[in-house]
Amino acid sequence: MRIGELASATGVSVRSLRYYENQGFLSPERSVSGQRIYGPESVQRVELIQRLFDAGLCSKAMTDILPFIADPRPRAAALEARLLKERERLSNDIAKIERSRESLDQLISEMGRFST
Amino acid sequence: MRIGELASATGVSVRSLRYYENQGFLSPERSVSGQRIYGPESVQRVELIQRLFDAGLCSKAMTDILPFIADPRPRAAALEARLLKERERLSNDIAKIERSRESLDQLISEMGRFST
DNA sequence: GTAGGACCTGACACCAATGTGAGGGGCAAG
DNA sequence: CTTGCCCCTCACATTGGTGTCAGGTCCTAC
Repeated sequence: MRIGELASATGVSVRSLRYYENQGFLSPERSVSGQRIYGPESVQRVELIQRLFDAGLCSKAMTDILPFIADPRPRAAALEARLLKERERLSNDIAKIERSRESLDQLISEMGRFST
Repeated sequence: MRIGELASATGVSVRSLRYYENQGFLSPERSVSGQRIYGPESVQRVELIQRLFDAGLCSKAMTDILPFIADPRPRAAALEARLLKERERLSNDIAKIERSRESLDQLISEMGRFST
């Protein structure tokens, strides 16, 4: 499978597939002329990558996490810990925006008293 | 008051004060030699700008909003509408991250079934 | 007048994933 | 062999507030 076919099979842009390779998430074979050749398992792989992006992980986090996935069981605890750390980051992000929203509510309630 | 003094009075960096001017949030006088000269009301002004940043507004939004603040009353309704729009944006941001967190929870609960 | 600190402008760095374009090679069907 | 589409690499743009240089100028105290 060449890159365009994988792109349409997964809905991910060709550009992004090349980026994933650059980040080390995919390692396709190359044809003699240098074209990327992907096996059928790459579809699942790309879908997993997409799920991780949807889950709010950045490339850097995925670099940590992807090697653990599909490894034998002993790593499961470390993997879960890493994912929980990401979960905590998301919760912190939410809390931060909630604080911003409270600040904004305060400003709205003060309206009419500005004089600067 | 020169820029360094305003910076220490407000806790905002000199770099940021110059940026605020560039964005049109502040319009200090200039001395003959070109140095920025701020009046004492600038302290309040900078504090308001900081409050808006804390409230999660971006410079672009503040460009819309600042001219209304300190204007006579008739604009109050438009100003409030604008701030409520920003509030909605924050709520949307929160919802988006919450969805990411749910995706992550789903992934965590699936752990052990990965094979790619 | 000189030292040293405060100030000036302009510009690059950061973070992250993706879009986009240039310039060129590969491949299959007619 | 040509046409046309797919692929290749390299590289710049995007977003935004701030940090941080570099290379100069200004101001104040001595």
